[in-house]
Amino acid sequence: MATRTEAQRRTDEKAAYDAYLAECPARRLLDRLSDKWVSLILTGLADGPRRYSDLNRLIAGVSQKMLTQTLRTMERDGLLTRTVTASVPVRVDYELTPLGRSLLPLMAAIKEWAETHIESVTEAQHAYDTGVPR
Amino acid sequence: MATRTEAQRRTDEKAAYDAYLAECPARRLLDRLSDKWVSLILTGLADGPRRYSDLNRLIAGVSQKMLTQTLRTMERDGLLTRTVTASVPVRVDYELTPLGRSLLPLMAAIKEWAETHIESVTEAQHAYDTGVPR
DNA sequence: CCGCATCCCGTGGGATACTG
DNA sequence: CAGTATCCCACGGGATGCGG
Repeated sequence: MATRTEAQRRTDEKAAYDAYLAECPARRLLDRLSDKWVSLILTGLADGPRRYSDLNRLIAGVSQKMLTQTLRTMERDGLLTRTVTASVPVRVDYELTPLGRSLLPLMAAIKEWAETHIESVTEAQHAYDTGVPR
Repeated sequence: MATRTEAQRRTDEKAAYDAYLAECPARRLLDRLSDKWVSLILTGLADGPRRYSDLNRLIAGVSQKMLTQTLRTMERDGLLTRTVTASVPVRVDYELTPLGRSLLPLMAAIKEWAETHIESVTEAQHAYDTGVPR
């Protein structure tokens, strides 16, 4: 497996994993990436490590349960690392792994798309709600 | 220094709509885009219009309720159009709008990332579950 | 064939209280 | 500070049946 080129390896993987299939591991991964908080956590860690409470403050509206839960899932998926500093009080830092960092620009692009196209979307909604005449 | 640069304009837009704020319309849009089925529907419509039943077959595991519901939300958001052909039996086609089409490459990139990096993720999970020694 | 309406259950996820 | 542990409700979402 070490002798194949990177391009060949990626082609093989694409053929083997199809997110359209319900049972495919890639579909389950896509579902996890589609989580409400993943994009915000990922982009929040763009500029380097952040403490738990720091993330909690940054991402308004997230409960500590969901923040912890999502961070754990992302850690398990290898997207970020969790570092505990045994001081008083305890300090926990989260930092993107190279894997997580490779996903960052994609998620950041989605987040930015939402921020820059929200006005078009709002207009479309209004047209739809007021019974758009054909 | 009279006219704003592109970078400045984007900064302004970012300031106006911030997905980190819970109440911001951009956050709500991002939440909708993070829906489990949006990326699959969007990429499924990449090559042109598709019929409802066609999408239903393509996207394995989606219930007709969720498919219809998600399609309606995306239609309302202006991401796609719904065209009913009054024949027997009825024919309904969905097609991306220019707005939806502008989002397509971003979502396709996420889907592809999932398909090409699933093996790394699976390895990370295994390492995590077996109590990774450091 | 398309998809709306209804029913209903599982669970996602919030609020609160407690620990190291 | 950074969680874990409970409780509990709302709603996501599946199954079924009907209507255009």
